[in-house]
Amino acid sequence: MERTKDGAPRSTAFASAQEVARLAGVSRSAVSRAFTPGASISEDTRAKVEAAAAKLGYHVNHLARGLMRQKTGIVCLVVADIHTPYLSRLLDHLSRALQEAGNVVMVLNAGRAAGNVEAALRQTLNYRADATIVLSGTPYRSIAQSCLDSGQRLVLLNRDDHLPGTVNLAVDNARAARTAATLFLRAGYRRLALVSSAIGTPSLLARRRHFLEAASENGVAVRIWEGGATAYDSGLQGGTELLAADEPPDAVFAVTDLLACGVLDAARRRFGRRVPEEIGVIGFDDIEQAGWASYDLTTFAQPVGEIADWTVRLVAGGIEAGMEDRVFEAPLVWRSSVARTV
Amino acid sequence: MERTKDGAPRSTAFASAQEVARLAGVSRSAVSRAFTPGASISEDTRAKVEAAAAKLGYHVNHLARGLMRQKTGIVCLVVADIHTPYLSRLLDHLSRALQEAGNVVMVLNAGRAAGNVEAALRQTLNYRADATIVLSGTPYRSIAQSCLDSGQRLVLLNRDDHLPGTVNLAVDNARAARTAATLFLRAGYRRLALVSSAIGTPSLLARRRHFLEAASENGVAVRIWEGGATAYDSGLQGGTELLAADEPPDAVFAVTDLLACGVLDAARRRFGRRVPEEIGVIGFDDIEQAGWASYDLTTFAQPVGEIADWTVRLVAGGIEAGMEDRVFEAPLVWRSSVARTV
DNA sequence: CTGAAAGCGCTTACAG
DNA sequence: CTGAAAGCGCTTACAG
Repeated sequence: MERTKDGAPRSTAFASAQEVARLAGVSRSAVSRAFTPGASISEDTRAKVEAAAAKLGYHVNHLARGLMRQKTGIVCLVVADIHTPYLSRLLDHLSRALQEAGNVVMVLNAGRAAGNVEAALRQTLNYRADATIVLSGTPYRSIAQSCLDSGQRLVLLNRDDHLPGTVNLAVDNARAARTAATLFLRAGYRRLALVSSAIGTPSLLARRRHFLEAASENGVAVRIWEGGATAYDSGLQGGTELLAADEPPDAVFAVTDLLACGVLDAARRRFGRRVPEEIGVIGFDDIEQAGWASYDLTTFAQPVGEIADWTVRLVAGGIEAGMEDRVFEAPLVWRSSVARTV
Repeated sequence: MERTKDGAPRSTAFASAQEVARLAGVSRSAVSRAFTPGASISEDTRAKVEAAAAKLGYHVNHLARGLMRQKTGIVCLVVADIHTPYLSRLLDHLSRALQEAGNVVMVLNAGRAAGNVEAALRQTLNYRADATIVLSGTPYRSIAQSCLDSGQRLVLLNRDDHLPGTVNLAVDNARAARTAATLFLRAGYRRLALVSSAIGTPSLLARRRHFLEAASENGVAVRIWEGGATAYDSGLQGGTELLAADEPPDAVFAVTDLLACGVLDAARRRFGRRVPEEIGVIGFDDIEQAGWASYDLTTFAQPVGEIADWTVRLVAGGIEAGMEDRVFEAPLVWRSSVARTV
């Protein structure tokens, strides 16, 4: 920070409100008002301020503004596995919606390590975020509690521990999983299987549980394969092992589209199974690849648009205002990986 | 902001350095020093401060800190199409690397509209970001110039206008495109085609130009299909139209993996072509799907890890310090969509 | 509508 | 090593 000999303002690249005021021939307060929607200021002085600001290339310093106002405008998104189709799409919608509502989004990539979450939490606090949204499925109890303690607004996506003061947004996993089972049974499949990862995310667990329940209610047993990450490779391996077994399944519900694509490739490419005639597959998420010709997977769509819109409303309106937890429908997307009911 | 009747400090959820100082029995300055690496402070007072801070749940306010220091710690990532496999992976690496280096990342989703870029620019300036990194391929001249004018550090990814004061990071598109042509020719393919989108990104244009040049140097003409977004659907359509034509190609270089997957599906599913015997396909990016069994696409890998590491170095070290533009190799990833040279 | 003034929460020379 | 003081760039009652 350099300073001229005579004590004149240092030569930053940024103009300050002070300088704008000087040039416009108004007070420092007037400049503030010109950039505060709804502030009482005459058209005349506003025009003068705007002219001076434009000339000087002035940009309100939101750091300083955040110091005085209630809001910093910052919303933190805590997320792992950003590169995943579902999460990156959600991130896309969320960040766009949040921006349109006048917020700025800070992404805290929590990775997989537990320690990173603590770091993310600290940043959230250090930058005085107005709200933080946890997208990941792993239960970040510590981060949740600390944010609440600091009076931050907290939205939890796809989690099942309902911390008081928190808003929980989820998808109707139960309904979808039951639908999957019903679809298989109605179409005549009988040797059901479920493929999941070793990751015990609340969503994944819910899908698993309800699929099993629905099958059991119909007197049908379900083979279960679980392992690895929630990724294509796991699905490929799971599908392969399932089909190599003695009584291979003729229908598998993969708890995620990524897994489903792997299962599909195992079935078709490694075992030459015809889909959906010899084996039916259903996934979850409706990622882009589910619609690709090589897969054409029947699945359930994540309502990312609705989730994003609702989140924005929560962040803007506050959770006290009668807002509550919400469960979104995940509509079935019919494609060709399951035989249709006759 | 509420204030008690007697003028005592307002009841925020956050403790201030002032309060920590009081509880620890030291000066306000001492608290600052305790949280400034390298500051001169005795072990004794540091311990006292830390104890008090822990008791009060104190977190340094980085907004206020940013006001005084040179750095805010904020790095902006301007990006469109976050949901895309390549970009989301780059975002993942970049955000993780930046965080590990002590920065916090602000994502500015620029979408496709031109106006959004202006908004992103303004945010970058409003929050006094230390640096901004432009990931998108669309030429955001305006944003680039304004950031430079405000003394911000600017890193441009995959662009070709070398604004002074800016660092440009790119991938060796020329080499890759030439390699693609060579691979096809050596393997005996003769009716070459190129599939690209209607988006005139510098990278895409470079790949196109050099592929055409290399083919032409070998006396081979190239059919060109261009249209739509840089996405699977365009590849599917392009592949379909190309193969429906009078003299269908027997080898196509798709300027992107997403396009290549579409081409592959058109060839195999719609025309029953055997890959690589009847048609060879090469893509670019090495997105995850390129490795899936249904595609098994030969392609060029984006060095996302290297790009991320280098970007961090630029942001940390400053660009004056002998840092310069850099072109990364995109190594060939051999898979089965092209016949191997005999 | 407008300006002077206090204050947000921090850092950093400046003198001990 | 340590404290008092000035200052970062803004906003917001408070009086006109």
